[in-house]
Amino acid sequence: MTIQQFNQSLPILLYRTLAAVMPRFRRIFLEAGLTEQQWRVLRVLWDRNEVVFRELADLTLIAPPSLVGVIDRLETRGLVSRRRSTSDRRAVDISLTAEGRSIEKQVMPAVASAYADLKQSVDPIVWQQLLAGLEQRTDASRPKRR
Amino acid sequence: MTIQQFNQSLPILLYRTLAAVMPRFRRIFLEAGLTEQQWRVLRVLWDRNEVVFRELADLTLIAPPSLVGVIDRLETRGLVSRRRSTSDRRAVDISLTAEGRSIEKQVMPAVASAYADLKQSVDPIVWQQLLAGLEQRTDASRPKRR
DNA sequence: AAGAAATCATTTAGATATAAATAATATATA
DNA sequence: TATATATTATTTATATCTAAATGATTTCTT
Repeated sequence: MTIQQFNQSLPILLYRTLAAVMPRFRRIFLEAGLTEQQWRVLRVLWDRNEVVFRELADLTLIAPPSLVGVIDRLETRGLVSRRRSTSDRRAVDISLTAEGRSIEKQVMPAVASAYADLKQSVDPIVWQQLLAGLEQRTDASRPKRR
Repeated sequence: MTIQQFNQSLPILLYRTLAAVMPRFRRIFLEAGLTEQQWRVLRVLWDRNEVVFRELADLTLIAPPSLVGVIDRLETRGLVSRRRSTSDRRAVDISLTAEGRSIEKQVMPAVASAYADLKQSVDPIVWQQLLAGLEQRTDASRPKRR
């Protein structure tokens, strides 16, 4: 195996693509005082309003130990709130506060615009193949949850 | 924008693919007492033997501030060594020690086998399109270095 | 129903990521 | 040549990641 093969391995290509794509988004988040992970959490809550901790971890792809801290900081800033689930006393419901909701308008336009630019910079056919390939790859080997 | 769109956005798909693919590799690294980043550094050095710090950061996709720590730990374990460059006294050459080289035989077979399995689990055409799409995406928006 | 096994959020410990700054050195410019 | 600018590795501060463990609950088994 040579360096070329290493550079063209799937993991390295994935990391490289993220490194090429994410900085622009992170700058937008930063201007809103958000981290990338905080944004992912809010992004889900803007659509769902209230989500169980465990599901939030799955949807945001943030592992539970990390998500604890992310939620801590969002809660401290008054953007989300925790509440023990009534049906399952182990579970914790995470919900959006009014202030948390208000941020959407301040961030989403810039993010949507950046995403449109990104999409436009790639040949539509390649884009479709890329997304489809990633989805298939994901479905094939994602660890199932019981 | 709905949750579906979020789940099908390029960044989320990239993260999800990594989350699906990497755990198996990390288990292999862990058994060899290596982290993923330490492996990436060694992976490059096995092929190059000696690399300037800056280039190592580029090749491994590890940002300099993180790479400092990664090298620190590899150096402490006697797997690599630092040396000030003679031509540019700001630069630092990183090179492999005999012990660092000896690890290759203990790790590469398992990694190669895992990678072969991964490749085999995907339709070859999709695989090719995926890699090609990622490469194009990468080249298009990677920040250039002077 | 009682005990075993699983799940949930959390904590811990260590390593890494990100953004910003620094000192030392090198290069470019006037 | 003196000065401004750029680059290099590093440090700092804060946030996150990974792996392993925990106590509290719930579910499964018998």
